[in-house]
Amino acid sequence: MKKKKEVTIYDLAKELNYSPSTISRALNNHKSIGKKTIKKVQKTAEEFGYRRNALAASLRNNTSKTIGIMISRINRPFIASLITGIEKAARSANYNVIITQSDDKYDNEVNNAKALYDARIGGLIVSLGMETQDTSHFDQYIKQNVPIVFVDRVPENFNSYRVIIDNYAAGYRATKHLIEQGCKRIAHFAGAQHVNVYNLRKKGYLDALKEHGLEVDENLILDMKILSFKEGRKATKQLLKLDNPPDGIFSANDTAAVSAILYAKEKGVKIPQELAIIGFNDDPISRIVEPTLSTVSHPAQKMGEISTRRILEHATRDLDSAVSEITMLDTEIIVRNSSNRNLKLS
Amino acid sequence: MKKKKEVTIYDLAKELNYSPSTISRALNNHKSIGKKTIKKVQKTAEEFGYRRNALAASLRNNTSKTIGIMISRINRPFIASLITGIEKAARSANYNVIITQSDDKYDNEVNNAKALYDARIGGLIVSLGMETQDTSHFDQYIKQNVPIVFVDRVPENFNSYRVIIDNYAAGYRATKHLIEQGCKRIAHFAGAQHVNVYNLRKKGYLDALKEHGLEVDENLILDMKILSFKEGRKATKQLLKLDNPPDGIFSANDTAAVSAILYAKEKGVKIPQELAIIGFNDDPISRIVEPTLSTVSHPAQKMGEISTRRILEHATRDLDSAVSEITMLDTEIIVRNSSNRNLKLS
DNA sequence: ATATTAAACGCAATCGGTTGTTATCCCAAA
DNA sequence: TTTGGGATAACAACCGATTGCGTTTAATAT
Repeated sequence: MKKKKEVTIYDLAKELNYSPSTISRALNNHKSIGKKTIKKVQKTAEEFGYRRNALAASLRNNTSKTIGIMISRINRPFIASLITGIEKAARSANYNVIITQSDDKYDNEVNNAKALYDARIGGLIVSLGMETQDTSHFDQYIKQNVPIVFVDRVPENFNSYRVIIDNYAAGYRATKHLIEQGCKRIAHFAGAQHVNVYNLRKKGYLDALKEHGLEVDENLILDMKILSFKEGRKATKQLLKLDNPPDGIFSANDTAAVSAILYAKEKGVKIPQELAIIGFNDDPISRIVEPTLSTVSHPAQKMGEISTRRILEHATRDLDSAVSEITMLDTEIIVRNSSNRNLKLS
Repeated sequence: MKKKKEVTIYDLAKELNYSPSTISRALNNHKSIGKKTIKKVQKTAEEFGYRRNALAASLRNNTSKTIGIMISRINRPFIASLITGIEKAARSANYNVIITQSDDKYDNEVNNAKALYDARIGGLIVSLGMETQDTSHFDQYIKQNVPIVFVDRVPENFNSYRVIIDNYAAGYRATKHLIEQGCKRIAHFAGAQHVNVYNLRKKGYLDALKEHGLEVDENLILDMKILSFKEGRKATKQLLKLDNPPDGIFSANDTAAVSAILYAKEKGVKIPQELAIIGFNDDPISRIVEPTLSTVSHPAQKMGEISTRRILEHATRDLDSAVSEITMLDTEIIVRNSSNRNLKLS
């Protein structure tokens, strides 16, 4: 149970006959330290295998080189990519990353916000949970000037950084794509409408219909609380039972879109000839389901990188966290077999 | 840029006319502090909104209530569940979790081990990357008595906690299941053989064949470095080209199994009648592919919980980290359509 | 009433960097 | 020769909780 002691700046100070403060500044390339001194100190530090004790620094500065992440669930392809992007950018700046999951429960989100705050994180990246309407649990961060970046699912009325995709345009273009394939009655699997991303996708869908002279049929618009496999099946069933069923579906996520494909196939509906389908997210499954699913792809990893960059910048620039800056990224329509009616059958 | 000061034990001490040490002990329910004092202190702490500064405590103790996780990639269903299990157990014990990904690169793994060590994590949970053969980057943890739990992909010769599944039995039973379905020539998609889980699954496969009097044909055993979609296709192609193709495949993961299903279907091979397939992991995709994929399910989340528990226990028991304790969990064969020849066709 | 002892709490050092302020030294300008 | 100033580096306080050891008080034993 003996612990080998770590090398500290005091050890280096003794070795080199400098004071600890000089060592500290030298290691941080402080301008008030001579060039040769800096070189000498850093060389010795290397030789001694010195490792900066981040805890001590964090305690003193009351902030740490750690980025907190709050997401609903880790096991979604989009989130996984997002995290990968964050992690890469963070690690290359010598930041750590703490991930918390809310499981889309508001209470968990509040608790996680507290826990991360207590960990003195240097910045927070958040994709809101489904239940979240009130965002006051983030107020303390603003007070302490800890930067917050909201990603994807962002709040309406909170002053902070935002990194989002153009959901309206994506919804519009996805719908337009179906129209171009000849669809006349296009259904929409809409997510919870208080969540901005779903709300905007629906708006894009509606405007695309209108601008192309297609009737908006409320029976074809299904507001679903959860865009799950189960709900997707239910919704598809409901649609196919209509006297006048749709000939296209734009689903606000891939999971529900896939369930639509599977259910329609079970019922002998030809895809895409009788029913063209497009999803959202470009989950891996969209390449595996048959027919392969057309979809809209997020630049998820890039969003993670950008979010991290915002936080790092904030730290350097010494800004006030009241800044509000929106970064909007483009999406891409990926046409696969589930919506491509011009395809030669193989 | 003004920062509101946090309440510290010094504030409480002043308020209650106690010394900081008494406050500290009272908050930690130390036995040498009077009952009423403890109550009084904790009540005031509550009122004042006191929040323990974990950094200060960590600095003093040279260890933090943080669990480090090292995995290859977050975007795998098994890993995601594992993490969820870890996170839940950790959070309920007031621990934080730091996740690092190696992307199956050895160098990344070494760096992550260093970074987590610098963060003074209180325990480490590791699922080894594919490349990892040498494990000396974990030695420093042992020296400092920081508990390490290896999960799933564990090293052979490293003294520590292990939480694993019975890969041998799983491989045996999966193969036996195919035999029971009438398969005579069963192929195996084997993963990299220096990784224990793949090695054991293969052993189980081999023994099942032998014990049921089936010939082992080396042409049917494909050692694949990566059990990816692409490699799976390639392997299936190779198998179907044989003069004497297999009538069953046991794949060491679901990804490759799914690719086999898709490729075989393309080639008009009837599943499961002409080719029965079983995978490994029970990834969500196994329910979606058609026919649905039989597979072996891990208790992933439970493994995460148990791993965390090992670390927490270690902290309480004040054990030496030289302890080696193996927890082996059972798996479950899940029979779906890809291998069920007794199924009535719908 | 005195000695013994356990319970309850305080003192002060400690963990390892960071930083405002002060001190020293050297060189150039007056 | 003296003074001003820039360049370097040292001093010491500080971040907030923890803990070994010592002291006080009160209760129990003799």
